[in-house]
Amino acid sequence: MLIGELAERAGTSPRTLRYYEEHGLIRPRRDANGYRQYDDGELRVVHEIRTLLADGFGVDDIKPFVACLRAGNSSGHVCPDSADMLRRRLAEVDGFIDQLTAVRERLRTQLQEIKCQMTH
Amino acid sequence: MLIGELAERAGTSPRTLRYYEEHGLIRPRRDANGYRQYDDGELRVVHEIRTLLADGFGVDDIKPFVACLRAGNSSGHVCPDSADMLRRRLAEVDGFIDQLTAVRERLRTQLQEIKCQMTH
DNA sequence: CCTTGCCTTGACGCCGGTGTCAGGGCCTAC
DNA sequence: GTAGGCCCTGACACCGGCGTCAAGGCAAGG
Repeated sequence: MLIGELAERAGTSPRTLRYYEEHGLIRPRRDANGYRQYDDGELRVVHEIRTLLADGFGVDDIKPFVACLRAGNSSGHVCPDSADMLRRRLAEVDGFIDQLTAVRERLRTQLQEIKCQMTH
Repeated sequence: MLIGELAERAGTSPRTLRYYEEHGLIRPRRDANGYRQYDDGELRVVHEIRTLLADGFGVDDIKPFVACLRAGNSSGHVCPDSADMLRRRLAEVDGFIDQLTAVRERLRTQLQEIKCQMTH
């Protein structure tokens, strides 16, 4: 499978797949003409990568998950390294939610103040 | 008051104040030698700007608040334009919280799956 | 006069995942 | 032969609130 086909099947672009490769997440073989050649299993890997990115991980955080998948595990998050990353990211997300919640409270308070001023 | 003094009193840097000016949020007078000259009221304005930035507004969203303050209002968010911005940002923040909450649920679920696998 | 310390403008760097353009090769169909 | 569609590498653009460096002016004190 060439890069264009994998990109389309994964719902992304060749540029993106080359970027993942550049960061050590994929290692396709090369045809005699230099074209990247992917086998079907890589589709699964790309999906895993995209899911993790959507969950806010950085490309460099994702390596353990890919390694875990390649090691033959049914999912990429069952290995210790992956679990560590999951816990770290969970803590980070909790922090962000707390911050945003505080912001939300401030905004609601300010809007409430406006309403009060209008009635007086 | 020169830029260095205002910066220190506001807990920020001259570079930052010049950046705000560049985006139309502050308009200091100029001394004969070209130095920016601020009067005491600007400290209040800068504090307002920094609070709004901390709440996630962009510099270009902040103009209405500053205009509202300069118009003589006791706070920058009582004017209609400011209130609109507050409502927009509140909706945006709600959206972000929803997204992050969804991410958190996925992470927790995955961590839970790992625990289950370990006991079996 | 010279140093020190403030001020001035202008411009590049950061971060990260991707779009996009440039310049060029391979392969197939006509 | 040539047109079109895929592939290659390399590199700049984006966004946004600054940090930071460069190169230079002004003022005051020794």
